[in-house]
Amino acid sequence: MSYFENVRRIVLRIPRGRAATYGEIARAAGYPGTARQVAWALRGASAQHLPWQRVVGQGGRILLPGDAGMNQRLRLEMEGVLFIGNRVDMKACGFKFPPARTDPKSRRRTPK
DNA sequence: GATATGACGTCAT
DNA sequence: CATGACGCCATAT
Repeated sequence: MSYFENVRRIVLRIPRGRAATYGEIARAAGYPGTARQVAWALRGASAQHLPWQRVVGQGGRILLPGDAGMNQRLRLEMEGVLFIGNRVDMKACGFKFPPARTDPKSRRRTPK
C-alpha cells in the first residue's frame, strides 16, 4: 500500500460541496505532518478521478497558482462551496473527517 | 546515498 | 495582511 493510495482514499471521501485542507488529509490518511506530500500526490489527480478541487490550504486558501487556481475555484463554486473573499468558507463547508475508531465494535468492513 | 523539488504549515518579523 | 525562514517528507534524478 503506497502513500499515494492512502491519500487517495481519504480525498475520495470528501463529500460534494465540502472541502478539506492538505494537513487534515495528511492526518486522516495516517501521515500527520505530510501536507506537502498530499499536494504532491494530487499532481495528475484530474487524471485519477480524484476530486482534487476539494483540497485547499489552511484557512480555505486556494494554493494552486494561476489558471489552475481559478479553475479550482470555479469547480468548487459549481458544487456549492461558499467563498468568503478569496478563501473557502471552511466554517460552513469544511469537511470534518470521522475520528479514527479503535473501538472493535464499530469497526466495519475488511475486519481482517 | 546525496540533492533537489514542492498545490504545506507554523511562527516570527 | 505580506514576507521570510524553517521544519516537514515522499519522489525524482
